[in-house]
Amino acid sequence: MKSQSNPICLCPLDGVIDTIGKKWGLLIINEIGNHGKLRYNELLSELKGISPSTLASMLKEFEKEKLVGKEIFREIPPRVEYSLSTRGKGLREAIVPLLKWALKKGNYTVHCSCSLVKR
Amino acid sequence: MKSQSNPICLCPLDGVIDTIGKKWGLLIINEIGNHGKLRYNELLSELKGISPSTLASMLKEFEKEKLVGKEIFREIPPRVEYSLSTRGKGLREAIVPLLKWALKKGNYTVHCSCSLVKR
DNA sequence: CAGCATCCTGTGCGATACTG
DNA sequence: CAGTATCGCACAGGATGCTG
Repeated sequence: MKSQSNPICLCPLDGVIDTIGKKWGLLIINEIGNHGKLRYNELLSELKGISPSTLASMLKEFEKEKLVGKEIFREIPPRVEYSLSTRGKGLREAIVPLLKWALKKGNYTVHCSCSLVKR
Repeated sequence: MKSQSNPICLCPLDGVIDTIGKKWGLLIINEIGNHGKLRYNELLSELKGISPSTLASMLKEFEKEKLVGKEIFREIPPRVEYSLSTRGKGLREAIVPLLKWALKKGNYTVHCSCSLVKR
């Protein structure tokens, strides 16, 4: 059979690439996913190197895309918690195969120093 | 325990994002994969909108990353065929879950006008 | 604390023309 | 045909300072 060249259409990824293709896209999604809930400044320090403006604009975009949810506590000082929507969690799961692929250089499998991919 | 927030490490994607995150990255990989082999100008017309310089630089990068192979026929006029390496094919397969995810907006599944994702 | 406003730089990428 | 060379622009994203 022709498992070789099975046609795949990428148009579903249309707007998605613009979102997750960005430098910090997946990093943010994954960081929130790893923690369940995260506050703005926690993200800022966890993702070493990102600037506040960049983080803010990414979060806003993710909210619009319904990838992350935002819970605002009207306190002093103010508290805001970000978490993944169901859709966001789905995205995070969907990239696992990509990670597994990335770990396979040549015919051997590299091991990451971090805790790593599940399974 | 909780399948909910299983820690995932993204560092395997380190250099990968720079490659596949670009506007035409996955499109090129997938187009070659769909056809098996493709020539430069075929790619150029198939991927409507890409400029020659962009395509050339992407292909060069993919060769360096060992994602695509290049076969040169010393003829007149010259002929060059690009094809996916094993690693390139692996990448193409690895994004299928991402596509399936992208097709699910809310709780219903959208249908793409193109032939679409396999099974 | 959680962000926006502003400025500035790098560069991805398109358009076009030219070469082997 | 298969690219390269050159130009130019739009935009991601870093740095910093300010506000509710």
